Amino acid sequence: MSRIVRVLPDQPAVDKEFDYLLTNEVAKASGAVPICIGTVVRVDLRGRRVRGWITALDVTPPEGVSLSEVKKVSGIGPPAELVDLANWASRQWIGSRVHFLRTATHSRVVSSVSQKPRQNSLVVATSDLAEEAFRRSGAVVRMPPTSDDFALAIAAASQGRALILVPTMARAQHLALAMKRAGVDIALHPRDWQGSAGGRTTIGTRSAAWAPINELDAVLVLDEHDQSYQQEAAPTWNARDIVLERAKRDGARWVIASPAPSLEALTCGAPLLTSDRATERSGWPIIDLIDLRDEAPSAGSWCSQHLSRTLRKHDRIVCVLNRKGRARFAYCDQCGELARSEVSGKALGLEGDRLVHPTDGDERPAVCAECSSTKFRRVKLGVAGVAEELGRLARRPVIEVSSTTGALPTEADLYIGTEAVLHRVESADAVVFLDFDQELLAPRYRAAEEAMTLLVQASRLVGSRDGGGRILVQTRMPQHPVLQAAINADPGSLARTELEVRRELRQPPESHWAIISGAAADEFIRRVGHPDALEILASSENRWRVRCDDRQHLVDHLRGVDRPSGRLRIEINPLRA
DNA sequence: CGGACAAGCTGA
DNA sequence: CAGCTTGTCCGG
Repeated sequence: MSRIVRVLPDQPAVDKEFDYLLTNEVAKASGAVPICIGTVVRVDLRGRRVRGWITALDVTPPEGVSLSEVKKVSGIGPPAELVDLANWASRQWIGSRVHFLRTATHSRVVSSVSQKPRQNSLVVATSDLAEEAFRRSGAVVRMPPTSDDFALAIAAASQGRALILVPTMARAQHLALAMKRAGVDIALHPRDWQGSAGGRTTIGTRSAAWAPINELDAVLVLDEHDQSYQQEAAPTWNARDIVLERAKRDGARWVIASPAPSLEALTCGAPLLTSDRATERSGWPIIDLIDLRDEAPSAGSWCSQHLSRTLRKHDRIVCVLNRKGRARFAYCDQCGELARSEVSGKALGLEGDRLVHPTDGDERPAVCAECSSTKFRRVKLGVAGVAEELGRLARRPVIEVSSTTGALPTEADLYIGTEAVLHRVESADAVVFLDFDQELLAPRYRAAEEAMTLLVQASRLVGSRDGGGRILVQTRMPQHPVLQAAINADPGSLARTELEVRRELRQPPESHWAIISGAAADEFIRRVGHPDALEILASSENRWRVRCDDRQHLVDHLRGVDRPSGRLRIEINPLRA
């Protein structure tokens, strides 16, 4: 006796199901692996042996096709519920189901799952806010940056089968350890995929939104504002949206927590819970705004008086400047002439006493072509240039930190880097943003939220105001809502003004965007036509923006369009657009 | 994706 | 018109 199963091959470009014959022999040879929806198999597809997932059992194949046999039952795959969730996600983000099923499948073959849900022996240490949050069916919780997430995690675990998301693997490991010590049986995703399948409380990052847990009781997303929850490349799915859908389907309680919840979270319809003003305020550090417009220009455009004093006063200081390398432009200090190559006419940068082009190899001594002066100024400094001058001013060594820098020297205490430095250094007496306007004015619709995120990260390095935590922000726009919200420890005020702006400019989440790009984009847009509710804007060569106030309408319409051949990328509400 | 097959191009 | 390239189609 054999059965006919429907299989989705693991080929994103195919994204189509085919029927195969599953013989008794092959099914038996799988051992403990049950034949069910989600089971991983190997099949032949046009002469190639590929992996695939069973998506339906005992189907009636279309007339006139000769079935090939399933060649092997490889292992346990995502539960049927997640196969269905992958269908949902592929509609929501117009992506292939394969993409989501890959995320929902363990990287190694899984041949058995032990179903022994161990009893949690909780050492209950939970706060009022955490308990209150999980009394609701769903809630957004705003807690200041230096507050502890542990109580929330414990509250989630005490609901039963819980799924807890954090932005980074390091935090997942840290939280898992703490919870194990408190007596909670934890599965760290994806390493302990089987543990999740066995019903343990699961902690992981974005991909853990697809952890194989059936019948969830609780979902918790920590630091929901973090951008790492959203996939950058298409399909631009967001782990928050995936787990909220899971909670809805399973009837689980859910909590989204963050010091500065995203506008998406704040507008999802759930109640917002916050601590009282005094408590929230005490969980933020002191933030000093330094108005660069008040500084004498001769003092050097990037270093304020206040900063010079800080460099002397504090021990451990982290400086953030979001520009890499050295600035490319230099101008004559005497006559203001821009340094340019005599050969190509391109702008040259200043490297010591020579003017060089970063890539052409063009180089000459730093002598002005107009007035023969040898004194040049950089137009804007990058990390490398500032590090040099910072060291001179502070009279101590400066460590340049990037995401690729190896182990940090422990004896040093003055760091500079792009925002990556905030991830690499664990604590500091002060964090200095040398040019915060760069963040505030970044040409991205989420620039304000992202700037707020940097202040949250910095707050964690320096600690609360009671402990003397301090952040210095050099800016020319101290009235900016981000900075006002931060100094008042009131992220809600930023959310209100931001939401107004998004509504005005019809940006997400008030309206919804699909960015269509790739060689086939023009043809795709031609096929979209001119439906009423969709607004179509050409953005650049082979790049279009389709806008609609109703997200479901947008994705449903675009999914109905016959996809032309050729490269095509569809991004729904991407982070940068 | 990647093989199959068809339609187009080139050179003797 | 063989031999090759380029493009489109489709998989059970």
